[in-house]
Amino acid sequence: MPSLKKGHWSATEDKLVLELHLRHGSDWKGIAAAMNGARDHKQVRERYVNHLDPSINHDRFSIEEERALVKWNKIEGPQWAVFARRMRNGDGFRRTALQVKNFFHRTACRKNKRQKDAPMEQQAAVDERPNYEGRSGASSTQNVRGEEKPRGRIKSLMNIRNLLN
DNA sequence: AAAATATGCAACCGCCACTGC
DNA sequence: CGCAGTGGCGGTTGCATATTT
Repeated sequence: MPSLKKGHWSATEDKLVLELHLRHGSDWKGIAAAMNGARDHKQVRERYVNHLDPSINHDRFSIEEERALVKWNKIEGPQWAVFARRMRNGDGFRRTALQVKNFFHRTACRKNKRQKDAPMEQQAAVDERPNYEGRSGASSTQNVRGEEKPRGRIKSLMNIRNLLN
C-alpha cells in the first residue's frame, strides 16, 4: 500500500477527485480508496469541500460580508462553517469555512496592527459573547440529507440575512 | 538587486459527534 | 452500553508570494 501523500494537490489529483465525487458522492472513504490510498479520506474531503466544490464563491469578500462576519463572531463565536453555509450570494454560491476562517484571521490581524493598544479590549469582547461556550461542540453539522443538525450547544442560529440589516 | 519581513492561502492536526455493529 | 470507523470542525502551521528595507 502506497504511503500517504502530503502537501499541495496537483491538477491531476483534483480532476480525479471531481470525477470520483460524481460517482461516490460524499463517500470520502470510498473516494480515497479509489485513489489507491494516495490521500486519506480527510484530505479528500478537505480538498473538495474547500476548493473543488463548484458551488464555492471564489470572489473576494465584500464589505457587507466582512461586517456580517464580525457581527456573527461577536454573537455566535467562531462558527465558521455555520456562517459559511448561510453566506450564499444571489447566485447560490457559498463561502467555505476555510475562506471565512482565513478572512476573519487576516482581518483581525489587520485591525490589531492598526490599533495595537486594544488587544485586551478585543479579547474582552470575545469573552462577553452571550452564546459562546468555547470550542467544543459549539458548532453544528449536517446530516446525510444536508439538513442543519445542531450539536446541542447552540442556543440560537440567526439567519445571516438578519445580521446584514 | 538582494535580503528581510509581512501577508494570504492551503494543508495538517487533533478533537468531537454521529452511526452502525 | 461500549467501541470503532467516519465525517466534520476550528486552530495552527508552513509555504509561496508580495512588499518593504
